[in-house]
Amino acid sequence: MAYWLFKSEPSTWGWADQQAKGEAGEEWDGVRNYQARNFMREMKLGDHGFFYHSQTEKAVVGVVEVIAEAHPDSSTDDDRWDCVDIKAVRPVKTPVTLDMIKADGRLDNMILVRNSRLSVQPVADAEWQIICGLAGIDP
DNA sequence: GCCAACGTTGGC
DNA sequence: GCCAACGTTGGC
Repeated sequence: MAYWLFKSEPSTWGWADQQAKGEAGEEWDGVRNYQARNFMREMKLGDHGFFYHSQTEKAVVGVVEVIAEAHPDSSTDDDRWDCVDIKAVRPVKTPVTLDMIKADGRLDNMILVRNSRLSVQPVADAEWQIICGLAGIDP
């Protein structure tokens, strides 16, 4: 299974919104960046990801699961853009802040640190384990 | 609220 | 196909 990270501004679409959708989940639409789109096209059913709040909070706040592989983004007629559907799996016990991630030398190569603007990004297995540890949840 | 980084667009 | 201009994102 591959691991990913989904970034969102909590004022636009936050963890609470995602949880409210329950098992039905929701399209991760609105992505207008080729790199991010390409990562979504690589996602497989059942892959897991972190839900990250940008801007005010800057922390990993939950775990999500891919429940539909890439399909056309219904928020646009432009057929260049695809997206996946994800559902909330569980919240973290302890939010893992960007500061914590930056302070941990093992996470220096995370895209989150290297390229803060990419909104959908892969997470390495080792990084997943480490962040789950910091978050107080089982990988 | 500012600014740096980066991606996209459009003119040539 | 290049590159300048512009818009957007996100950290600080």
